[in-house]
Amino acid sequence: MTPSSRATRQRAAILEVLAADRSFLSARQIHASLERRARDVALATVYRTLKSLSRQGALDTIPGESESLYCLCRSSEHHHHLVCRSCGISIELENPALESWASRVADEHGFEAVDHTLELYGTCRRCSAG
Amino acid sequence: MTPSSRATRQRAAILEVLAADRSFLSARQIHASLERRARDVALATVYRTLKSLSRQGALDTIPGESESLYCLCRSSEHHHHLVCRSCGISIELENPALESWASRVADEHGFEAVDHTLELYGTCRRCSAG
DNA sequence: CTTGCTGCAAAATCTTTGCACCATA
DNA sequence: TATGGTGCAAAGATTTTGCAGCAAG
Repeated sequence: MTPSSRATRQRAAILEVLAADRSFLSARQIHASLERRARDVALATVYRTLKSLSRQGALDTIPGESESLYCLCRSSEHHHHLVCRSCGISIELENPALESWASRVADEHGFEAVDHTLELYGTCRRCSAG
Repeated sequence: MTPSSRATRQRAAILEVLAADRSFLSARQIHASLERRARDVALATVYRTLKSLSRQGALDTIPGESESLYCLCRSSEHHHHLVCRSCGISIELENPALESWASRVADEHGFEAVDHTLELYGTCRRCSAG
């Protein structure tokens, strides 16, 4: 079963990694980071915990090249990201104009229960330099 | 190797399906549609051809629940979609204000080579009704 | 003819799951 | 102590690839 709330060593370790490096990371990257910190957590547990945290709205998920990427966001409000393709670092963005545009367009076309995804992908200053 | 341009029966059949049903479809759905039309095309060929068409900019790709979804777009210009979660039908959208916002935000944060993804997902009138 | 595409089956990912055991509350 | 989480290994699902044969230019 997918974890839901219990405070375990594994969940704490995963949140520790996500909090330390507020970037979009894959399950494998998180798992590797846990190993480096000498935190033994099975990959399956990483997946289960990420799914649980994601369902609780505690973290944001975006699709990467092939894997999904997860990031612990500062804001719990609806927002978007400017993500570095190279290191995964992310900057949280808001765009109220987009929100109203989206609902207007949805209405115009008779769509219901519309939400949206918006992410910007590029290369951050640090990665451009190095 | 991934196909690039040669005019084969298989490529024509895949484009036929995509042109007939301008929705976001998965590789499996396309493969199933080909079977219904009595067009024998291997699933691997569907994948190879979709990848090739996608690279040529001939079709748009978005990530679905687990599979990727492909749609033959009318417009070859940069645009976004309002997609029905249920049937995959898509409406092409433009939003110039978003484009300028995106490049301004990218500049502000020193990001380079920034592009973006924006899709709206909801339920179309027809699917809401039935 | 030559090169590239296709089919098939096997492999490679990424992610999920069954089950026995362990840890939290 | 009861419930829920974890680890492990196996299964699933999607996508890719090697290779021999076929077809398009």
